[in-house]
Amino acid sequence: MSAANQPKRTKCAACPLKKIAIFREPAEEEAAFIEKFKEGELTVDAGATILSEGNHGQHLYTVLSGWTFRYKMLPDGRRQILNFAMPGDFLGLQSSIMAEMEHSVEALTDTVLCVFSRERIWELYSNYPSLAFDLTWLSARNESMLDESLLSVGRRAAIERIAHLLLILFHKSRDLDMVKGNKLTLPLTQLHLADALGLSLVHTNKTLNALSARKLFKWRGNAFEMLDEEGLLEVANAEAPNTVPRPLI
Amino acid sequence: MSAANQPKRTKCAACPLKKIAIFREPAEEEAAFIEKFKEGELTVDAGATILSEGNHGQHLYTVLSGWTFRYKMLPDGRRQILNFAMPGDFLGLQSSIMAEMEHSVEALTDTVLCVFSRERIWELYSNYPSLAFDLTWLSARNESMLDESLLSVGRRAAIERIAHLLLILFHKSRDLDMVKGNKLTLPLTQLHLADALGLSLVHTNKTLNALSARKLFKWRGNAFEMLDEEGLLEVANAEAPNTVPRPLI
DNA sequence: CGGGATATTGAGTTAGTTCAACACAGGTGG
DNA sequence: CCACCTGTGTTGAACTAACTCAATATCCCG
Repeated sequence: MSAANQPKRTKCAACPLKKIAIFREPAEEEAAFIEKFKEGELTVDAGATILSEGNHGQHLYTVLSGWTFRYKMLPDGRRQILNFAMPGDFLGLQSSIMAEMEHSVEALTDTVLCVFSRERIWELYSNYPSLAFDLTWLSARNESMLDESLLSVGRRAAIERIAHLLLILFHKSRDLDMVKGNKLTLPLTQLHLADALGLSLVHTNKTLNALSARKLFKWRGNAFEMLDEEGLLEVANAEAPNTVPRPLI
Repeated sequence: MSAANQPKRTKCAACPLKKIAIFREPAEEEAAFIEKFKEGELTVDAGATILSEGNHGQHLYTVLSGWTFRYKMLPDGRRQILNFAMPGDFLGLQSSIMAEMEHSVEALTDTVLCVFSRERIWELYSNYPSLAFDLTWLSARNESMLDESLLSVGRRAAIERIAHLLLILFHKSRDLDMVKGNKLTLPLTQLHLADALGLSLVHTNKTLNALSARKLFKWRGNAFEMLDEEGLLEVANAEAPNTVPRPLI
């Protein structure tokens, strides 16, 4: 990791994530606790490893800005990306709650993380039940996203998987207010897509180009533009474009 | 669902799960709350649907005895089994915490569930932080199992996936004290395996037989016997049987 | 004994893989 | 400013793991 600990900067009261609709406004007392709970900020460069498998993480993180991803590897090097974490997502909850990390986390872009004290998590549970509830809620939501990925990787064809993942990333970005006029910065490589979807790089490339050819989106470098969200959704759900309602029996 | 609500039977103080090493003994006060929190028991027949996607579950369940599985389906009928839930596992936490269920749950065997009040979950968070913590812990543990499945389905070959899943089921059963002398009742069909692993039924059958032929386990009907746990682990991790350490460069 | 669910087997097909070039862009050092 | 290098994207060809289809066998239950 090429980054160093730095003095705390952003006051929680001025957290930029507050502006976003999907986050609830904490009560005053809660906010004060969060402020105390927060130990500082960590800035990491794109490509850096934030957490790694087997480590006993000493900290709990929250993404303040930037993109990261969680992944697991097999001994021979095959990699599976578990999900992409964006601002507001937790990292390392597992190592705080359980014994040790069972996956690694890497930064996709330069990223700023809020660092929280692992020991104090108990204090949170004892004194701030609403925050504790939020933690469980986040955890349940994560689970739900994993369910969705598992369905995709297990049962969707390559073209459906890609369409589906692009939609998820698009929606997530939109919720975070990162989409301007259907355009968005997607700091992913085709290899990342492939590893998230359980596909080979080559086939991901070909399938991606097949989708592009249908004018569902444009994606050059980091610049992604959604052209036909409806159409992409149809591909994701394997619906034929103009399906005649099938006979009832 | 072919079952009906029934008067509460098992006292939490006499919960059969207590005997098992992996469960912690709750404090007296906690136990009393759990007892109040529990609304009753629900008995369902094998094959019955316990929860279904889209429902606003009114309850939260815990498996007291029996096997169940969570799954999702695509519009055209493809099914992905997300995981198998066994005694001690929670069901429907998602619908209590979030708005509605995003997956379904079906009983694999006749199953007894403890039914908990969804409304009281807030009371739990407010007054029993240690129990709230346990809930988050369980949720994090689930997530970790899903990570593992995603890795398997996304990156392991069919034979590795099967070996890996059988090992997981074996270990989980052993932890629950359901294995006697390497033998265990596995109430699964090959179709369940296939749907859990993202494979076709036919290929699952062939691969399973290939594994059997290596004398790693015996599996006829519901009766599973582990013959060579080490060997199965090697297959799961794609290690060649007698690998010569590879040259350092 | 009959019927439904499950398991097995063979044969042909295909979606996705691997291998191997090659193209292109940005970034660095001389 | 050029030459080079590395990471990323693209393409074609050959291959194969896994799929589908279809038939048959086996088991269990009433």
